[in-house]
Formats: sequence, structure tokens, C-alpha cells
Amino acid sequence: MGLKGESMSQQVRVRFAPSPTGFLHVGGARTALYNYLFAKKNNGTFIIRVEDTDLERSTEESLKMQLADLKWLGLDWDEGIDPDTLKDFGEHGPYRQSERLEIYNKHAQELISKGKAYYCFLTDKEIDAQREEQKSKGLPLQVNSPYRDQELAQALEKIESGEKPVIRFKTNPEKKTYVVDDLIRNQVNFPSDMVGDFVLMRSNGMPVYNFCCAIDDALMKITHVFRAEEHLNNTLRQMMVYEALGFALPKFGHLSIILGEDKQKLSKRHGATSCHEYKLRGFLPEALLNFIALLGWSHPEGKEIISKKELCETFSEERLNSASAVFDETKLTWVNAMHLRALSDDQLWELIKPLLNNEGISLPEDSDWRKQAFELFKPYMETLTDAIELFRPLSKGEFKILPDSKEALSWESTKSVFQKWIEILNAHPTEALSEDDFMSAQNKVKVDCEVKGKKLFMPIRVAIIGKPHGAELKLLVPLMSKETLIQRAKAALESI
RNA sequence: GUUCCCUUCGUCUAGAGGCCUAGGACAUCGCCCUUUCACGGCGAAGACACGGGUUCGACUCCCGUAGGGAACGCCA
Repeated sequence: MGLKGESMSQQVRVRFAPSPTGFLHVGGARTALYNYLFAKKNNGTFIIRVEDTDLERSTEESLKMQLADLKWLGLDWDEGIDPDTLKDFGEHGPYRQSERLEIYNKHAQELISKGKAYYCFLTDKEIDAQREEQKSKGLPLQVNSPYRDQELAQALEKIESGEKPVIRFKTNPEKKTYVVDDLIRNQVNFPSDMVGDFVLMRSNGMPVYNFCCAIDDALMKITHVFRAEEHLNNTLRQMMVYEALGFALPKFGHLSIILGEDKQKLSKRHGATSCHEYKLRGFLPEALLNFIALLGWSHPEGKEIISKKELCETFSEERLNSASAVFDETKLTWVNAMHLRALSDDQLWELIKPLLNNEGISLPEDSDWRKQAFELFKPYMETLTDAIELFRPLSKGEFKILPDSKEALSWESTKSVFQKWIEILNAHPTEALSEDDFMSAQNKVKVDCEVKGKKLFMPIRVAIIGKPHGAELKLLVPLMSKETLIQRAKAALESI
């Protein structure tokens, strides 16, 4: 027990730290996935921490939705917030930054007392003026605070009188180079003068990302941080915080960004970007996981269809790609189709049942019937929602003749085909037609109406499902009742 | 503007100096299967951003250029 963990130099602990503003984005899901896989591969711990220090935008509702999306994807976590009760679990909590204010305050005070941070009373207006001037002179956009060297006593006096300052980090004037040993990008060098005195604590008492992130990662004993590339530049600030507080640095891995088809960062205007939307559109969690895993990572043997279990077993951070990737929905759809067809009839049925119910499509509960229906329809399904239009024709009463039937309806022979088909159906002794029944019926129409090929089977198909293309009729017809077939054939005849 | 990151078929990628006449997958096109459509099978077309080095040899290493992206917030 525990030998494995103890024999490792350090127990792997990774985290995904979403901010609860809206649904879980597919990019976020991929970041979560890689962290999850890294934990699984290394027998580590996967933690969810909530970065809700932006009071304006964070909502409890978003938190709930994001955790639900994570749960739907099957990325279960070992510490963090329970997706149902929204209560903390784990030994390094609280896991919401809004509940860790005391901790950040304590560390901010520590930095102030060490002379590594200071109260700053600069107003937005003053800062804007500085930026304007820097812009015009082509200088780096950095705050130069006159309060940098103000006596602490003086600052406290101001606070006493009601002023609300921010706390800024006091950057070292001595220039040096910070080196990040990035897991994905190798060595990245940052000149220390790339940043000015940045804010640690806002005037409303909330910490700023670069401060609380560093503290939490350190206190939660995070060993590896896989996060989006947009945080690469932030790493310098965080390193400065780590250094000032004497914390040990985790290993960083900066993931490439996911782009839309126009190669711009994937955003709302590209269409669906949240996992929730893909769920609604009938994508399977395993398929979405499979697809996003391949956006920046590759299977060692080049496999494309990969189960979650296999992902856990074969994941390696060494195969993570540093270049950004375009989100191709067409390929996602293919991946989904492959996963979907690998599902058993029962699994698939459980998933599509609510969708069909929702559409008012009622189908026989017979398992043999279901088996035949799936055998017929599975090759046509790419997403779960495809089942709706596939099964709709099998539902009583539902019948519409689609526009692409027009050509078949225009043929001269079609009318007699319909009439003959109705006649045969009326004369049929049982409630349904078997495969053989249908074949002989079709043959009879062929002989009696003297039509063959397209002119024979297209009109018949129209009379059955309302369109000229679709699944094989001899397999489809036995799934329907004679009564329904007659009703539809009559409707088709009338539509000429 | 400053700093940082990225660059192989349309798209996702393989590629750790000779295995590369650059491999796979999606998409596209063609053929086969099929009395339709889909599935499936087979096949075709399609890329190392550019320019310099280093090297006997470069997709691979180095330097530039170009293009794209990110950061520079009391957003994360």
C-alpha cells in the first residue's frame, strides 16, 4: 500500500482551474483532459479548483454547469467541489478562491512586510495617462507607481482615512532572465523587465489571478501545471511570486490554442464552442474526448479512434504538440459516428430513447424489433440526434413527403405503381409484411405495371418514407404495420 | 510598439540528421459492393512558409525573413 507513491520522488498532483463564467469551452475541456490523463498515467491526483475572484462575471450557475460538463465527459476528480452538492471535498481546500481570501491576505501582508510589495493609490485615470504617454513614445506599457517607495506608515494612514489601494508587487530593478523549463516548449526565457509592478490584491480585497494562482498551486502542492498557451507570459509574474514567497516551482506545460476554421482563436462566432452544445447536438462524451485529445496530442501508433481507458494508458506529455490546431467539426462528426456504431443496441437505445420521446415518436418496445431497426439504421447515424429523423418514419401517423421526391412523383408510371401497391397491401392477409412478402409484392408491381429499376423502387420508397433515398426497403418494411403502409401510400397517391 | 510562442497535404498529425520517392486519419475525387442512399472495400490527388548557414547528407540543428498567435488589466 502506498509503495508506489512513496517510491516516486513526488506524488503527482495536477489541477484544472476553471473560472465559472459560462459553459465549459472545448479548449478548457481539452486542458482538463490532459491534466486528467497525466494524473491517471502517473497514479496522481486530479484536482478541480475554482477561480472565481472576478466577482462581476462569476456565477454559481456557471460553476454548476461547468462541473456538470466535466462530469458528463467522465473527467472525475479526486479533490475539489462535488458537482451535485457543490461542497468541497479533499484535504487542501477550500477549493474556491473566493473562500481563500484570508490566505491571500496573509501572503500579501508577508510580502509587504518584506518590502516586496506595496500599497498603491494610483487611480485608473492616472494609469491611463501613463499608458497613453508610453504608447506615444513606443515604450513598454508598464505602470510606474510613485507609491513604490512610500513609507508603510504613510500608506496605512491613507487607508485609515478611507482610501482603498491595491497591493502591487515590487519588481526587482535588477534585470535578469527567468527561465521556464516548459514540458512542451522546452526552455523559454523571459527578461525580468518584461513586466512592471503588477497588482496582487485589488482594491476590493480580491486577489488577482497571477497572485492567487501561484499561492494555490504551491499550497495545494501542485506538481505539474498544464494550461493554455495564453498563460505562458503570465508565468514570469508567477515565478516572481513563487520566488518572493520562497515556494517551490511546479513544472509547467503550455498547451497550444484551439482555433476556428479561419485560424482565429475559437470563439462564439465560430458556432458551437461549449461541451454543452455538443452534448445537445448528440455527440457522445467519449467521442468528444477522443477528438479533442487528438487536437495537440497523437497516439504513439497513430490510432484515431481511442477509448477513454486507452487514452489513460497511452497518454504521454512528450507527445503533446506545441502548434495550435484548428477545430474541425467534420472530423469530430466522423469520430462520433465511429464511437456511436461501436455501442451495443441497448446502450444506444438508452441514449436515444429520451430524444425520441421528446419528439413524440413512439416505437414498439419489442427487443427483436429494436435489433432489426438498429441493424438497419446504425450505418446512417453519425450523432444521436440523427436517430430522430431515422426513426420518425416508423412512428405511427408521422408522414411527410419531402421535396426531393418531386422527380419520382412526376413520372407517368408512378400513379399506377401507387395504386397497385395499395391494392396489394389491402389484399395482404397479415398485419405486417415479412421480407419475402415485400419482395413478392414489389415483384408484382413490377410485372403488373411494367416498370423496373428506378421507376419501380423510387415511387415505392416515396410511398413508404416520403423520400426517394434511404435504408433498404425489404428490411425497413417489416418494421412497419400494414395499416401505416396503406395510409402512407394513399397520402402519396393524393399528392400527385 | 515591447516581449514571448508557433509554422509538414484543405484540416488533425507522424517525423528525435541518412529509414522520406515525406507515412496515417478526416474531407475531396474515382472504382467496387449495392435495383436507391448510407456503411464497407480498393485506389487517386494533395504538404515540409521563404532565404541563408552547419553537415558527406537537413522536414529534422543554427541564424534571419515573412506570416499567424498570445501577453502587456483592479479578466482569467
